[in-house]
Amino acid sequence: MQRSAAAKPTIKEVARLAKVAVGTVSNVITGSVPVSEELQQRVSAAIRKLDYHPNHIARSLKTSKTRTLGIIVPDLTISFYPQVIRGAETAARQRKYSLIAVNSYDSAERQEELLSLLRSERVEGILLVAAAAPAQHDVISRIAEAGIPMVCLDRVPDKIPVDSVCVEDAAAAQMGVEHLIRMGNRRIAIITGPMALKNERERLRGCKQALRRAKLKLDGDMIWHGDLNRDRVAALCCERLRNPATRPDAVFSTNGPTGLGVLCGFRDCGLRTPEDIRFATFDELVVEDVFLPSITTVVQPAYNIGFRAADILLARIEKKLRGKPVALRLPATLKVRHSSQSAVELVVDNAARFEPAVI
Amino acid sequence: MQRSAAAKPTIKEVARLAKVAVGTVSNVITGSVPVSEELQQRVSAAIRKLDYHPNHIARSLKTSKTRTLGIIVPDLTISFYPQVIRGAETAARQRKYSLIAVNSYDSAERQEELLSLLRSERVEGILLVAAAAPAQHDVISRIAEAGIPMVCLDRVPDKIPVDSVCVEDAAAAQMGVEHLIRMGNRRIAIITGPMALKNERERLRGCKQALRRAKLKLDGDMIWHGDLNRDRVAALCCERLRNPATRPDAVFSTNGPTGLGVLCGFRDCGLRTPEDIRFATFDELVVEDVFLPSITTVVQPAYNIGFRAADILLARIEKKLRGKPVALRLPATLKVRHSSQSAVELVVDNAARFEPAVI
DNA sequence: CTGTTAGCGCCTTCAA
DNA sequence: TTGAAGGCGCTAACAG
Repeated sequence: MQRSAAAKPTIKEVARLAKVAVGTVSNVITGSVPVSEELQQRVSAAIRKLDYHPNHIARSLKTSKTRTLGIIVPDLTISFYPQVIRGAETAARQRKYSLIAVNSYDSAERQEELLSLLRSERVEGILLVAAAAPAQHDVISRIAEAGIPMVCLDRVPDKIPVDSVCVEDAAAAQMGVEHLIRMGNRRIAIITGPMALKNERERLRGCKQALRRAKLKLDGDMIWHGDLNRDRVAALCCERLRNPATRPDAVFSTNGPTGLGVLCGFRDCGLRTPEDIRFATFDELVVEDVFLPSITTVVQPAYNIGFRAADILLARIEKKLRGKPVALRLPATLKVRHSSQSAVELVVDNAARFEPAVI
Repeated sequence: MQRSAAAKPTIKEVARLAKVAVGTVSNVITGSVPVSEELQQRVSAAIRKLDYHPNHIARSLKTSKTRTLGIIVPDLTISFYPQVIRGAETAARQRKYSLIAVNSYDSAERQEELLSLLRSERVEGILLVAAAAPAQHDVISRIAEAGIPMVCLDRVPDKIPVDSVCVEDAAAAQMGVEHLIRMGNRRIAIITGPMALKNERERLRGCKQALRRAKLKLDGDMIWHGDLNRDRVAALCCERLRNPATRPDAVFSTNGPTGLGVLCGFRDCGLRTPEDIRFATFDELVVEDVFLPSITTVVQPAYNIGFRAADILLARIEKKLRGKPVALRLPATLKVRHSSQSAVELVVDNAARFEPAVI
């Protein structure tokens, strides 16, 4: 065991120990060329004895294949993304690819570095959740020009011909707002994330559609443009909610981080939901230090978004899919919980407190 | 632009375009050997024009350095781990290393595959959160024998001489239980995760210590051995909590996933916390479909665990740290919220509902 | 079926 | 300061 210590054994040493040629060892490992039972045994034994691990670096250099996919997400600590990654990883593993995940922290600069890194690592395809920052058209299209397959997910850039997978933003948001309307709310405020993101614009469109259909008037004062920062969103809400006379019946948030900010805002100005104000949001929330009644949410199929995106990417890589960009849109689900219900129900119905109806 | 399309440009093409030797291009890129201003310009221009990205594969093969670290965690969707990863990634980036993260899903088999994969990828060091499965001594010690630096975090294996970073398990758990005692609870049930994990055993030890100090009797019936599966834990709780005569005043859970199971258990048997039963848990929770009062938790310094672990790993890699394994233990923090308070306070004090005291 | 050999793209001597 | 050449470990093609 001592000899195998520091210096990693190479295929040559395995060959020497097994008393075969390096080619044979390679054949055993890759399985691409049949090898006699006898030699296979000898080779396997040598591999085990030396604790040999084939050098993927060298293999990749030779084959110019890395069997690796890259995924760039804004922030791993936003609970939506780990699920996406899990989906993508599963799809990749099924085809014996591995996945390397990195965070852009929504910085365009960092995103560019990461893209460059992934290209240097020679990943065979890239899954990208674009950073919420402007000016990425050329960065993205350069990837395509370099012949590296890419699929954009969740946040799909505008006007760039690229494969994409995301939720049906408009329909999902519409569903959320329609639910609030159905619960009897009339003055509904919409709070969005950065309008630079196309999906935020789509979601807002869906919200407006719901209001229009219900013949509620589209009051400009009831559309609040927030961002993804909890504290800023909380402050914004506080300010808008201060005056009881103009206060909305309900608030709908078009994404999770913003939604969390809204809840903080409610807390900060002493409003309870659903008693004082109803609430629903896009995305499940991670809540670690906010007191919460259960929150009605529009749930994205996060795992599937990741899985399907990786699936498309792999199909491109393996040339099983050719031609025009595909734009896959997956439906969302509405989980009705307490924040959107009337207060009376909540107080009376203790069972429902724990087992809210789900549509 | 067309020529740079499919086939990735190599250093040779850059050299040709810049009319210099390949060595010069390499010198410009690595910066290890000074190059005249004039040639630097020409080279940079060529790199930009060709959209050239140095091939890390080839570089690694040549230098036998990958500047890459690997981290194996049980499950990225457990909110504790993304924070750990973030910490580790930050430390790595500071030294210009990159980090590749993979999930073992607590399977010993998968963990072994991943370890093998990382070795094949020639990562220069490994951060390991050991899978909650037995028989890994040899797997782990083989890494050390191969001369690959490794740091175990969070779940530190028993009796293996390896660098490790985790929270002060016993002290942290003790703090949690002492808090419950201070809040006036006398019959306190402890529910643990798999006892195969050393940190679970340590936490249990801390809990017992707290009970002993308070001269509360250590009732075997009040120590429940659960696991990390929400449904099984919920079922276990339901069973133990059914009989009001033997029901504890409070429950302390030694980890997050188990804690979430306990909350489901409360829900399933119609118990409210803190009104009917007090509760506190190790770890912040991700709660997506459970109604929740805010939960008192023992918070681990997740980011720092990752950061410090990577720091130690890098020091080993760069030989700045030698000798015996270091065992770093970081203190936890107690976040007092509602689940551990008396019901009276909760109802009366509406402000505290939103801004609980924090010790 | 087995053994031999030529590079994959890059970095690092070393000589000029 | 610059250029030329060798080889990192592996696989794929080919010859035996």
